Amino acid sequence: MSNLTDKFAALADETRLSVVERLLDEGELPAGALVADATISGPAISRHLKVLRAAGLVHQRADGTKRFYSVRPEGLRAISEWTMDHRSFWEAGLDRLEALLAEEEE
Amino acid sequence: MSNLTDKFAALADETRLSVVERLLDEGELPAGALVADATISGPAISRHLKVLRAAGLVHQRADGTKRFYSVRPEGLRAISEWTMDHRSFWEAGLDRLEALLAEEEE
DNA sequence: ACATTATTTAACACATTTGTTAAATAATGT
DNA sequence: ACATTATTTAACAAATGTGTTAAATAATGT
Repeated sequence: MSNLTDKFAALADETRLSVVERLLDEGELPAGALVADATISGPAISRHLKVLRAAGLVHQRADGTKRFYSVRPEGLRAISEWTMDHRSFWEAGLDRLEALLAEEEE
Repeated sequence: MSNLTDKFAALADETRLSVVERLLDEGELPAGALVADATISGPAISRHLKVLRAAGLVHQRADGTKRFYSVRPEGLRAISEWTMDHRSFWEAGLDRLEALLAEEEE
């Protein structure tokens, strides 16, 4: 499904990271909606979406002439899993992570 | 401390990701040890280390003529926190993450 | 069939990244 | 002071990435 460095590379661009975050916040959106709010051209956004898709971070769904994009959970999970593999290193104790978990379990 | 896209960019290169993973596995290492196992030149590795440092992912410590590198927990944590901020999206239930936690709590 | 709307692909310019080798810097030992 | 060891900086070529505008493709409505 494309490798981890491809995913990091995809998120290494401010425009692409913004697109992903917007799709996470607002859910599925057509390319046009992303172009509308961007400062760069349609073709530029289109190519950024292609990079995100190649990295396995977003999914494309066609409906009429529109192309709806959404974040692929597996894509984000791959990154999360990498950090989790090394969690014992960056997390001194389990307290912090457990606190995060507890927060959302309410 | 440099932003998130810089960290993603730093990890978007296979050589740099390998360096980080090696430092995670083996702990602090001098630049020379990383050069020894690399297929590319010393200067190339040196510049990769500079990128990782600028991204806040590794720390450099001087001892004599040697420069020891190690992973900065805060650097990895920044990435982990980004995925955690969107955890509810990529993680259908909490089962999977809890399983991961349980694994290491033994 | 033709026009419209939505999006992508092509062609190109410019900037950034990544590798190389040679030279510079820095600390240590003789 | 000088040589040695460890690493970085400089200069440059080749590859990659990002933006632009113009043209191509695709689905839908008239």
